[in-house]
Amino acid sequence: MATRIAKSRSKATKTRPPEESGLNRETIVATALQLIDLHGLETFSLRGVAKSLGVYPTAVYWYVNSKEKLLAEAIALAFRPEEPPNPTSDWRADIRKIFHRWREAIRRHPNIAPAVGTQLASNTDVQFELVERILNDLSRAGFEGKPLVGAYNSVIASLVGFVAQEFASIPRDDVASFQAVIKDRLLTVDPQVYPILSANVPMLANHAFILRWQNGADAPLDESFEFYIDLVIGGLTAALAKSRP
Amino acid sequence: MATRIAKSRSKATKTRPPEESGLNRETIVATALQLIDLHGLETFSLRGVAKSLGVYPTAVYWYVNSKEKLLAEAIALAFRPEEPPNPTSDWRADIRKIFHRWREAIRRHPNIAPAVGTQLASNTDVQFELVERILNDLSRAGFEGKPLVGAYNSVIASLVGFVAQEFASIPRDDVASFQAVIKDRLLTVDPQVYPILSANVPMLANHAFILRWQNGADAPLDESFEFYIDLVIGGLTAALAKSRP
DNA sequence: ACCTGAACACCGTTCAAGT
DNA sequence: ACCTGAACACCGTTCAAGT
Repeated sequence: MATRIAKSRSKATKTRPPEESGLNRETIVATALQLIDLHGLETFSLRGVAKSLGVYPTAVYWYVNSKEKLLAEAIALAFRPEEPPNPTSDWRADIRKIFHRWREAIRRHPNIAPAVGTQLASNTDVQFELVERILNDLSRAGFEGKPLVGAYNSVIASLVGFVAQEFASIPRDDVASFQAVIKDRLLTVDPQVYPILSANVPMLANHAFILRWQNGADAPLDESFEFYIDLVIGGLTAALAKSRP
Repeated sequence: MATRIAKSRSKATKTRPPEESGLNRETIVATALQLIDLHGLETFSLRGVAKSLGVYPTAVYWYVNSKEKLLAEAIALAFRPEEPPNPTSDWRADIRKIFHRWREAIRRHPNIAPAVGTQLASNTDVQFELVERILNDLSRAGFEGKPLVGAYNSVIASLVGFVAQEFASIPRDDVASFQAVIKDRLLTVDPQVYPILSANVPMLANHAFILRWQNGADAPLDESFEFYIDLVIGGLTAALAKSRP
């Protein structure tokens, strides 16, 4: 009975910082993101994270439920510093800024691109700030009701679509042969069968989707991205004109 | 010296059909796509393909270089039946049709969605037909030079972006808890902090990206997809007006 | 040419055990 | 509460060997 009191450690545990071992959720997620940045998504593993922290693989499981969840949190971390900009009086400029900031976030962690938007799991960790800002911009533009839903989904889809593809992962091992195949296909395009493509090969080669051998990390598509933002905003403007004539 | 002539088997091998064992590249790729359709990308494995064909894993390597390449070919196969439509007199209608056909192709194989566009490897197997058709539509619209590149990249990005997200994979194991988390977050949205989101929750819930708990296989975003196509075409029209005033 | 068979260096995850 | 440790059922890929 007397030993029981000794066992109690109510106040001592409360005040004691829980950082003794150095292992915690934040450092695990941060390490995960670092490893993805260094070696890519394909070789990313929970065991690798554990090894890099000098700990048993199973220790990680005390903090995170699964590899999938850990990846989702790493993605969320990559977007964390990217606070959505405050609304101004110009909804078009605000939308434009969201596109640029999004791209900059992925530019800093290009290897996560293939997982962004294609894993619903990461939705759980998305802050509602971005959602509210986009809805705010669109309702200031004049969207409400069902058109607001359509406009919102279009903006999110556009936001994710371009950049995810721009930074799509390149085949790791046989980079040279991959590049050779693409280049060769472009050089031997039959002008009879593909007249417009063949006439524009010099302009399109390595600067257009499907027709390039490097991704956005090595060959960014800056000009096309600007064209794309203009297109989205122009499309929203046209949709507005249609809904309120 | 005499045995050398006996070794020669020029004509015999030429006429003999190579289908004896039943194993070949096409059936391997077809099996891969079937397995992805059945069980998803996450559990897709080269060993699984071999097992399902009743053959050693290493036998597959005689026909295909790697798992990555096999996946790329399976994706290409999924789009094969989808011949791009012939150009009509209306470039807008033609672009619209390309969007619809693309979505139908993914609808038939929704599990490939996360890999489409995010793996440059699959570019190697893309037929140039689609590229030429889009370039054709856009130049008939009036695009040429750099704007043609911007318009082309915008169309490809838009094409892939929406549908890839619409059919993004849902967490397999804890579906129930995933849905519960999303629903709970939506129900407890603070109207002070997220006024527009909270006012539109009934309309957005499960019908908008980030705010849904099912993907396109269970909850298709048909209306938003139509809005999206209109937006892209409206944006292209606006870009045209700007480039030739 | 085409496949078997063994082997290597990994995985994610579960479960029991220590402290 | 937090981590070790062993174990299970897998992976992709290489390399040698059979026929």
